[in-house]
Amino acid sequence: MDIIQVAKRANVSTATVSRVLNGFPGVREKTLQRVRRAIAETNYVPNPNARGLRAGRTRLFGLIVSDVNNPFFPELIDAFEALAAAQGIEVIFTHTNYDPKRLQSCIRRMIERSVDAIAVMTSEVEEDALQQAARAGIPVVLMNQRKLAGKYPNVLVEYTAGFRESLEHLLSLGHRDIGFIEGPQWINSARGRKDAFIAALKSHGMHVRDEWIATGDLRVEGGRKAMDALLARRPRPTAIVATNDLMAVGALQAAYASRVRVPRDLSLIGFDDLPIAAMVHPPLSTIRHPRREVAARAFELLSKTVRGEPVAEDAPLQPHLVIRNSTAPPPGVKRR
Amino acid sequence: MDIIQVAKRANVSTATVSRVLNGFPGVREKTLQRVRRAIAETNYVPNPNARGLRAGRTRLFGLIVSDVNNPFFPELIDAFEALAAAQGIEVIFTHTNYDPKRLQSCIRRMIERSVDAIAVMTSEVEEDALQQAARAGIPVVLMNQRKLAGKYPNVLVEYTAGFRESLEHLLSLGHRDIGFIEGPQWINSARGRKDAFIAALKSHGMHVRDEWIATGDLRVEGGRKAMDALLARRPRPTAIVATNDLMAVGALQAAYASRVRVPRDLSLIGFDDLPIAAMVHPPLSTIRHPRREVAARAFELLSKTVRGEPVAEDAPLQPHLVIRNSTAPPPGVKRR
DNA sequence: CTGAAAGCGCTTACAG
DNA sequence: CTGAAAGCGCTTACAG
Repeated sequence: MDIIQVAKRANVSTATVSRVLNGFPGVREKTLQRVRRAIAETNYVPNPNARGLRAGRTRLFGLIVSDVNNPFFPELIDAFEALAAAQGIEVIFTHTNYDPKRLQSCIRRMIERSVDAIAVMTSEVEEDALQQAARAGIPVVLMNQRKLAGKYPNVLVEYTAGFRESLEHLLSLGHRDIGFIEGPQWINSARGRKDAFIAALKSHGMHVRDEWIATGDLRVEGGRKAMDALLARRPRPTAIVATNDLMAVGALQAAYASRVRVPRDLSLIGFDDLPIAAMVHPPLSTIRHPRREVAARAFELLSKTVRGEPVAEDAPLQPHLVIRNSTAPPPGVKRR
Repeated sequence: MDIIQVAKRANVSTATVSRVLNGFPGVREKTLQRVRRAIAETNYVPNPNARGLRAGRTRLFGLIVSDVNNPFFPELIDAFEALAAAQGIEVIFTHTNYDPKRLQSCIRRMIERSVDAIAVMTSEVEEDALQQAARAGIPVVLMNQRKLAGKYPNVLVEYTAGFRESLEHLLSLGHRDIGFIEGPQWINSARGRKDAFIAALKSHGMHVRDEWIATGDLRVEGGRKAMDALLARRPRPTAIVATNDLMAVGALQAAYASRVRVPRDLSLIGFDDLPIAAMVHPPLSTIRHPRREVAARAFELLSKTVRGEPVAEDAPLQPHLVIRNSTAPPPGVKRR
């Protein structure tokens, strides 16, 4: 009965207090003042349950990621959460642990909580799961799901730009023999990244040597094994680009274990720019994934949709190369 | 009006449906069946806002941490969230970014959402902020806040055990000259860890050489600088224990830059067992902070309190040493 | 063991 | 520009 107290104190009806609370136009300045004062004096805070029940909006957004423990996501979560907080929106978040089936139950939980909107920032998405949300009339935004681009709003990241920059950096250092550590090709993002790398290579008229491509599981361990495989090849590449930083870190360890010095004997470039990329030795040159921008766009899009504003399709985001110390001219080539 | 549909379908009143929903005893088996079937057939999901509004309970818990970007927290968040999900409880979480003032507004936001309980898992806590929650009648649990131990329930971690294990490990390798990289002493957890280290040293009849203690900011950069300082000392310690893994990682980089080989020339032990500890080279021996257990205890305690069950004070959790490859006998001592 | 009904605290047509 | 009142979808004494 709290809005009633405020109304009494301000000598208005609860309707008027509600109008002030929600910033509706058409309240006389004097009344406005009075109500505001009453709100302040009583330290009044609207009950979100009552609001949600009545208005159908909860000011609650859902955020679904693949894995909190993957250092890729904290920044994304952080950025999304900060934006929401600034608008008085709370975020509940869950993760699928890379299991597309869990997406289904994550979304169900969010629907049960009647969130206003859901950001599905996982690397893999099953369309079935999204349909629940669609049926419940809850707007959804995805990250980099090209095959669903027509059906659901999507924040796209264009990998090609990043790989092109890496490649040009390596070429300018004098590298010609470039290997690649790919991720499992049934994973969308891994396939997309490999395609982008190969496209970059082709655009420089270079061809891809199959024996200079190794596959890893996208984790440190996989990078280590892939690097071991690559180091066993003869001839060897003089530079290696990895699909993600976690595997680049593993590759670094494998190189160290084989007494191959990075960058003196071998150059190495990662992808993502995880915090760890700057912490290993040597600090890793890597392609920065614009995940804060992804979060910002996702939030913007959802919050516009919820308010009924029109949303325009944005141009894809461009990742860029961050040069640190894991790249150098190939052995035998003088630094110019 | 949805519970009404279910009630109609089952030929009972909404009160009975509600009883079934909430698992209240005293519903005839036959009625129970009918209601359950009606719920299943209609795919009925109770509206959490209506529930919360009426019952005062929201099945929403708050979780406050210092910093999502600090790799210490994701596992804690993950564990807390999983436990909550298993009980149909949702979690909203925020972080203070180490600013005790932000704790105030974090807690306010949670109160506005009328969460049922709040876990304040930050390294620093200001009592003022907690009082809001107390006034609102919302149970709170803290992590390792010894000075507030009497007033608020607290999940304690006993640092001493971990440091004693490190020390004994180093002694058994033959080290006698042991340095320490401390954190800023105005930070509770940093002071607690240093005290614990010194206590462990004393319990072995060893004394503390002031010139073998350096201070860092708890981040990688701080560890790097502290290590540089320590490496300049003559005589030098043969082993160094760092207050946390992030600084240990920095120390490792500084050692590398000075061509001091770890562990051959110098042994190094961290604290926390962050994922990164296993990723650097050499993989870091470190004291594992039982953060999943902390989350589990915090959740247990809150959920019991909310249900009105009595809570017993648990014995402090014990961290343990994880031996990897950053420790070896001091130079000149043969491995036995 | 079950039902009728009040009421949780808001928002929102509707009326003036 | 403002108010009276219905109603969002539940839960919970109270009564039987």
